[in-house]
Formats: sequence, C-alpha cells, structure tokens
Amino acid sequence: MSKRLTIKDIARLSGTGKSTVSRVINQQGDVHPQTRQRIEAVIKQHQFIPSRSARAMRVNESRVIGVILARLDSAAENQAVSAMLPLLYQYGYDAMVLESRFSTTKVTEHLQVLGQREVDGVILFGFTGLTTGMLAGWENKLVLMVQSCRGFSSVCYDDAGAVNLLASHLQQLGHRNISYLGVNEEDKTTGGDRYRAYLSACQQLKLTPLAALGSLDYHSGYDLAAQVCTDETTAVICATDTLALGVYKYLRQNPQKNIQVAAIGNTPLLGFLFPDVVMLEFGYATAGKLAARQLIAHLSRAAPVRSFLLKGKLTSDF
Amino acid sequence: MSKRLTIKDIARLSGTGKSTVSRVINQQGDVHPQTRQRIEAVIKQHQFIPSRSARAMRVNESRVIGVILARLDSAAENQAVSAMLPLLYQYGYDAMVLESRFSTTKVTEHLQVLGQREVDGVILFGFTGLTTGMLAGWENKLVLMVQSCRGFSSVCYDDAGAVNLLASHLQQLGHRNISYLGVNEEDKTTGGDRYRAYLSACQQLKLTPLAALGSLDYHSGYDLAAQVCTDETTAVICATDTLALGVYKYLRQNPQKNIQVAAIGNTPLLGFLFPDVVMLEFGYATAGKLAARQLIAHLSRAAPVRSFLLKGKLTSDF
DNA sequence: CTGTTAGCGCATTCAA
DNA sequence: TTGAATGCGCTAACAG
Repeated sequence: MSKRLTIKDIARLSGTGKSTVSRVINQQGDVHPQTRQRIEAVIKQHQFIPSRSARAMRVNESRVIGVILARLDSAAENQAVSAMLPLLYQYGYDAMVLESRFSTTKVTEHLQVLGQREVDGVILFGFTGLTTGMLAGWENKLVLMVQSCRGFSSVCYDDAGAVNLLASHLQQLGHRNISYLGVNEEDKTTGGDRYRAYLSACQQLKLTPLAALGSLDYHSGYDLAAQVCTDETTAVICATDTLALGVYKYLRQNPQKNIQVAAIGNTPLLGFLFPDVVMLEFGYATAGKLAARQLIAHLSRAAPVRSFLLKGKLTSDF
Repeated sequence: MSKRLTIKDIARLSGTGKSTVSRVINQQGDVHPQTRQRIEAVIKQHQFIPSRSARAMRVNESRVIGVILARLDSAAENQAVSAMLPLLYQYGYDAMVLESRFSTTKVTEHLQVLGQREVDGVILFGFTGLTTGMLAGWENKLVLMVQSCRGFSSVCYDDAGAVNLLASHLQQLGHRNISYLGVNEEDKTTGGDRYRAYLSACQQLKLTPLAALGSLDYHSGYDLAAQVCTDETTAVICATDTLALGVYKYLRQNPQKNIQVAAIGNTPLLGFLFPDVVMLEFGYATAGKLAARQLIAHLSRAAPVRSFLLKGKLTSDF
C-alpha cells in the first residue's frame, strides 16, 4: 500500500523539474517535445493521476458543479439530470447531486455545503417557496430550473402555452366540454399558472370551465376524477401525467364514460398503457442540456443572464 | 467581490492563532471556553466557511463518496440512492453521482475520475459484464450493489428466494398453471437466477413450467405476454414490475382471460393501477441504507467484507 | 491551553 | 525551454 505518487515523483523519475511536469499535464507553455514524451511515458507507466484537491486549492476552481434536485425519483428531473451529466463530464466537470425534497431549508443547507466545497456552479431545480435571498451570492454561477428569478439564468417551461395548446387541440377535435384536473395554486407553476391558463383558454374558446385542484400524486388524480368527469364531459386536461394515471384508473372503473384524457408530461408509461391519451411534453432532456450549457457559458466567460422558455410539443398521433 | 476569508483571517480577527481556530472548527483538543466563544462569534459574524479542498489535501480524505448507478431513471436505483444520501450527509460525506448506463467502459472511466478526486469510497450498482479487474484497487472502500464479488462488500437481492416465495404463494392460492415472464439469461441475476428459480420451483411444486424470456422493458412484457397467457394459465410470475405492466396491457386487451399477475418489484404505480397484482419487494431503500452503512463502517474502521442478502416481502393484501 | 512551524500537491512566478 | 522557489488554506507536531 504505497503512497500515491505526486508530480514531484514524476519529476524525479523522468529527470526533470516539477514545473515541467505540471506544464505537460496542463498542456500549457512550451515544452521540448522530447522532454514531453519522456514525462508522458513515466506518467502512463505509473498511471499517475494528479490530485484534484491540490489543484483545486491552488487554482481556486474545483471543477465540480452541484445539482440540487427536488426529488431524485421525479421522472422529469432525472431525465433532465441524465441529459446534463454527459455534457458536464465533457467539459471536465463532475456533479455533486443533492436532494431538496421541496424543503427550502435543505436548499440553504445544500448551498452552504456546496459553497464549502467551492463548487464552480450550481443547477437548482426550483419549487415554490424559494426566495431570492436564499440564492444570494450565487449570481452568475447558478442556473435555475422550472422557476425564474431576477438576476439568475433559468430554464422554464411554458406552462400557459402548454395548456392553451392542449385546450385548442381538444377543441379542434370537436370537444366542447373540456374539464381540468390540476394542482393547488399553492404550487405556482404547475398549480397556479396552468390552472389560470385553463381558465383563460376556456374564456377564449367560449367553453364553460370545470376544474378540480389537488396535489401532485396519482391518488389525488383518482380521487378528484369524479368531479371533472361528469356525464357531459368529453375531455379532461390533466396538469400532470401522474394525475392522468389517476384519471385512467377512475375511468376504467367507470367504463360507461367515454372521455378523452390529455396531459402535460412525458412518462412514456402513460402512452404505453393508454395509447389514446393526448400528451404534451416539454422535453426535459433538452431542458437539462440547456441548463448545463448555460451554466458552462457563465463559468467560462461571464455570459449574460438569460431565461429560456421551453415550448411544449404534442406527442399524440392524431 | 472580496476574497474568501481563511482561518488566518479568523485568527487575526479574533486575536488568536490559526491552530486554535482550527481546533475550534474541528471540535478537537482543549480550547478555553472563552477563546472558543470569541472565535465562534467571529466565524458566525463573517459567515466563515473553511475550505474543503485545503482540508482534503492536508488530511488526505475528501469526505466524498462516489455513487455509480446504472440508470438515474431506474426506480429501484434512485430509491436506493435517495435512501442513502441522508445517511451519507449525516456522516459528513457528500455524494458524487455518476451514471454508467450499463457500460463497463464508463464504469472504468468513472472509477478513474473518482480516484482522481480522491473520493473516500464508492457505491457501485452492478450489472452483468462487470469484472473483478475493473474494481482493482478499490477493495475495502467500495460496496457493490445487486451483484456480489469476491473481496468486496455487497448488498444483493435474494432472487431465487423471491421467485420461490411468489410461486408457492400462488400455489397456495390454488393456482396450478403458473407461467413465467422473465429476462434473458444474459442478465445474470434478474435474468438467469430468477428464471432458474422458477424452473426449480415448478419441479418442487410439481407444476409444468411455461416461460418466455425477453428484455427488461414493458414493451417486451407486452410482446411476450401472449406466450405465457394461454387458456390454461391462471397465474403468471413476472421477473419485474415493469414486465407486469406490459402483461396488464395485454390482459386489458384480452379481457376474457382471467389471470393473476405476480411480480417482483415495488413501483407503487403498479399496485395503484392494478390493485389485484401480487407484488414482492426487496426494499430498495433498505438496500441503499445498508450499503451506505457498510461503506461508512469500512471507512471508519476496517470493517470486514460482508455480503448482505435481502429477502423479498410480499406486499399483497391477500 | 495556545501560538509557531512545517508541510500536504500543485501551478506559477522568476531567473537561469 | 527549464528548474527553483513561493504560497494556496489547512492540520498536526511541537514548543511554550
């Protein structure tokens, strides 16, 4: 169990000085080709790996970016994360993943930990309750997802547009009694924004609204389904694919009701089990890549703060 | 944008020496209560946060543990991860998460990256194809999940026991024609082990086996369902909850068939949508915690290499 | 109990 | 083109 080698050892073994080795490793400055080769040979031979923490301390740059997601088991979020990881690796960053579970306290704690680790940047999946104050000090090295916030770059979803698109699509399909199953307005985006969009869509399309708001899980979808599946209802828009699953369960138990279900989200499972669903997805992978790209841009040269708004796309076959 | 403070600054500001500050921070050694208070006050006042990388370099311990999972979007895996993160935090570790996507090359790469980062330990979610060679050098600081391997601690699932339990349970329920829908034997545990367990269970219970093997996704479950849902079949065991979803889709399209579905897994969704399913779950959260605990034990004092075998538990209401 | 000192492994001047 | 010297922020001996 010998100690790990250091550039000093490499220098000794290749008969040069530490700084030359450092130059070779970081591919900078002019090094005589022959010297370089010699050093590279030694490095390869001993499988030398320079210490990150030493470098980090010296250069004040850890090449780590922190990712704070609300829930590891959210399909949307882990799709986004999966998409950005390779991009980060590619630029030499590694990701430190933390879970907030929608707790602002945890976000603050995690941000502190990340600060202590001197991470170069952070990608934070927002949720209602987060305030600007909690993000103080991270301007220009933090990209916010799902939420926007003054002074921070962000990647958001066009919630209103999505509901609109769904509503008018259903109308074109001939539906006139389109109800809505959503989430408490307490949740700003998924809850409030989408619900209001539904209401205004109804106004525009001259439909009488019928809505029920609950929580995010499918149990809520199931429980509230009856309220938005009346005898007149011909279609229901679900704020979330998860909610749609609840509705489908309800509809299976009430087979006499013939209702078109539409939902925002992209759980492939939903489309698999219930092929006649109308789904609208934002492309979480795209969102993840966008966020990563923007963060990297911020870190290399001070790129301007920007907000991206992802439009939804229908994935139905109609 | 002033520079970050260092313990030197804190020492100066509180009129003491660096080491005393260090002692206070690390709560070690004896420090005069008054001095301690003074220092703590200064620290709080300036929101001083000691640099991790400096400490890491000095102590040769990064307090980071790497987690290599196969897929971020696997319910089983991210449940396990979610469970171990808090435990790791609690012990002062942070997690660096990497995704292998079932590629052994990526595992090797990631392991190298983690080595460079001088992580203290690794939790690796195994898959078929991994060899001992790839793990060389990580003995005693790597816990393997799902797979076992000489010289490494591991947390595995009792695949054979699970299938057995399921089979005998179904038999007790009166089923005599129990078929099996599984995964290619190419996949050692989920594929081979479970399949063989089914075959031997049939032998023991004196049943005639009927099986079909495919891939892991629900499409495969759907495609193969017909083969294992004959007119005589009264129950089918699915190697995976995902496969069960495929079977249910098939059964919905063939309502005349009345077949009891049983599956290994714990996607709550399955039980929600199809309450009559018989599910057997291993407790992925438990597995995650177990792995984390074992790793931490290894890191603190050289705990012996151990293999944990998680028994499955029926979650049906029968 | 406390301050001083000496590195940890590396990148970066500065001379050579 | 190169090596020697310096210090990043911190902990651990050691000496007071």
